[in-house]
Amino acid sequence: MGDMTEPRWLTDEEQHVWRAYLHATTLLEDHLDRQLQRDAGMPHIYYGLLVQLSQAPRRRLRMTELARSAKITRSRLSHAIARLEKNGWVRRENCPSDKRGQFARLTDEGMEILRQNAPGHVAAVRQALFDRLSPDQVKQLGAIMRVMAEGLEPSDADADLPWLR
Amino acid sequence: MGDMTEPRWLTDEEQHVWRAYLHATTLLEDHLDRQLQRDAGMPHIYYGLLVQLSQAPRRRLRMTELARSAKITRSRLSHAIARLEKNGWVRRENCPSDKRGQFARLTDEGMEILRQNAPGHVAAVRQALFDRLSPDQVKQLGAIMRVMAEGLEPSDADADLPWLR
DNA sequence: GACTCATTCTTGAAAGTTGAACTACATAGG
DNA sequence: CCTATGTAGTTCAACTTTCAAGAATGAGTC
Repeated sequence: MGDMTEPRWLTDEEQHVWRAYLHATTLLEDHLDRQLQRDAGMPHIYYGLLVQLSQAPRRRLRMTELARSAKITRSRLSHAIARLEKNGWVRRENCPSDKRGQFARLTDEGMEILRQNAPGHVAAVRQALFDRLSPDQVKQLGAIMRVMAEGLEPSDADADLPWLR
Repeated sequence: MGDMTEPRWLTDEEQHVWRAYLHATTLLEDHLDRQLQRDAGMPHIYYGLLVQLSQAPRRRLRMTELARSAKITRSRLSHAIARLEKNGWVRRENCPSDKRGQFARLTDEGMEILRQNAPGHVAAVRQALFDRLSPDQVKQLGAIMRVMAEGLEPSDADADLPWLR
């Protein structure tokens, strides 16, 4: 079972790429967080929740569904929605078909906040990313990110591999 | 001054790439956080601090320097070092040449933790990233990340553009 | 139906993060 | 010197995230 062999360290090139990755991704995340905190009064992840809701049918989603698509825990979502509800941007609604369930619904006020901030946010993403990459690089980035996600996606296969959890 | 024109929205392809980016990067960050929290008892960023210290001369760095190279605020670093100090992995030392200054120094215990966890961490990074990408893709990723960082780097030029802050 | 087990969502406390205020020391100009 | 201003690091309060329960409902089995 145990692997006694020397671990395969990263090559020089891999180390450089890894550092560049960490550097760039944290800078971008910080940049977007600050931009949205300043302009919209919420962090990037909260903004993402509103976006998801805005694109859902009837502007609402079940809590679990929203958590899954935003890749956060249900607990974290509960707190986040509570905060957004205080802001008046989201409202909770009971699910008639499952009494345990709750919908989070985007309010008109929430929609308005989104309208006001979408241009600035898109501009920030453009300026940081798409306006700086060549068309080829955009394609490459897409391909690379898809490969990464495949390897990390919580797949159904994991259900058969409980020891990996 | 104000730009009254319609904002340039993202194309379909750009949207897909952006989503893939957010998806993949959050999955990877979560994955590494969990791996290190489980194996080493600290989040990824804290581990990164120990790594930086381990590579510095005399295994120590000034607080500001460490904060800068880890891309976090000095405030956050103060808290983080306080926690790592409690664990016995880092020790604070006064700076003789500047009485305001503090060094954070990696202790032997901290170095040992690093030794124990480096193989597992490298394996996780490999498995998630480098073992899944072609050599070309690794190069492409490096180039893309460097371009991103350039655009976000807090450059000296910003000092002349206070209105951008 | 009653029992068991899974699922949905919430809660509360601990831990972590942020931004601003604050202390202490350093540096430059008169 | 002395004053003004800048820098290093910490601290506080507000906020966010995590982790471990916990309450309520659903679903399968006998």
